[in-house]
Amino acid sequence: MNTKQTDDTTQASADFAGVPKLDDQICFALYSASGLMTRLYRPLLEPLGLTYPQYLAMMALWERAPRTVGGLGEVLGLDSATLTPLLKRLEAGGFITRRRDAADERRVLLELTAKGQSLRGPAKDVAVQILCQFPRLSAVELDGLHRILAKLIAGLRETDAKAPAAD
Amino acid sequence: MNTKQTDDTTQASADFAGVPKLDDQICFALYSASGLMTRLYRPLLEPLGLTYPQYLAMMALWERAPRTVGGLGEVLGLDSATLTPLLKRLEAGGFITRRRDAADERRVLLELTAKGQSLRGPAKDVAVQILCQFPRLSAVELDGLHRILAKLIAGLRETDAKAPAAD
DNA sequence: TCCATTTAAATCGTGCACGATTGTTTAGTA
DNA sequence: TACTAAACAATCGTGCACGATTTAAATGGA
Repeated sequence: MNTKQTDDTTQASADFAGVPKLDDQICFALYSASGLMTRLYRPLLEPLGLTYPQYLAMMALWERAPRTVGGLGEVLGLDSATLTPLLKRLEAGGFITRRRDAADERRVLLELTAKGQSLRGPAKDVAVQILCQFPRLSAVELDGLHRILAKLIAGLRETDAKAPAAD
Repeated sequence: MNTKQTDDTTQASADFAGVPKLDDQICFALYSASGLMTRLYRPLLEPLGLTYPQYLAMMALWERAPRTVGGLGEVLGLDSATLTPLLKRLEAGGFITRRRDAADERRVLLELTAKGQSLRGPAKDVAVQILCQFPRLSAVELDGLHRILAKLIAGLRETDAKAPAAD
């Protein structure tokens, strides 16, 4: 309760009052960067008929198929409540098929259609376009960013896995 | 069509075929990290009656008020279509007030209520809690992450500003 | 064999995000 | 002054995200 003994006398930086804002900045930076990235992809993915999350799902399937809804969710960090409607839209768009696994009727198997397969090429071009439009960060910076993000995500996943299943 | 002259000889890593996936990984990493951060905040913000985007809006108002909807949107990188309903919820929750600017009836001024002000303390504790649960990244890594993200965001904002207003 | 438990996906309700449009108000200009 | 253009917020429709719940199938004992 007495965590705020930095009673407003912290006028050192003039615009934040004793609050450890640095971490918030990082969280907000992640939030902002994520949103801006999605915005960067939007116009490139629109001609393909995909949103960014749909593009992620397709990438996962291009890497490996068939997959179950749960398996895909684990890779993307999303649950069935998010994925089921998204996958139905991909199915409606003719990119994938969804069918119950005969061996285990609880599972739903996701498969690429020919149309879904054919999007691999254009998707490569999208990646190239993104690279072109990418802000001028050096290879070292990009690498460092990627490395630290991986570490951060690993840590966050760990924390996340502990919280829900308290018991 | 012939943009893929990296003709599949990239079997170095065995599981990606000529696609420049590195950048995608970074985009996906940003997407994942952002989502995981939000999840980390959720249980801490819930007792306060705030979501993470609402918390961001409140932070902006704690730093400076009154603000217009547009002004807040510029800071957060969101438009009125997102903010208006969010702000109405904050108003319904008794955290802020919204009123037309008498000097310019187009603007809507956002002000903190006493209740909104009183949340500053608990919000500090949230920031502390986040820091505690934060994955074990060294201060150097956190700093590097923050610095590169800032650079990335600046670049993305620049690109973003150019795209919509073509012509 | 039967039944409780677990697992998998779907569903529901709420909230965020954004492109496009609409309705006002203000500013600019002939 | 009148009339167009710009600025600002709100609204609408679509899609993502998630907690909580529901339904159905598989599993593991007693």
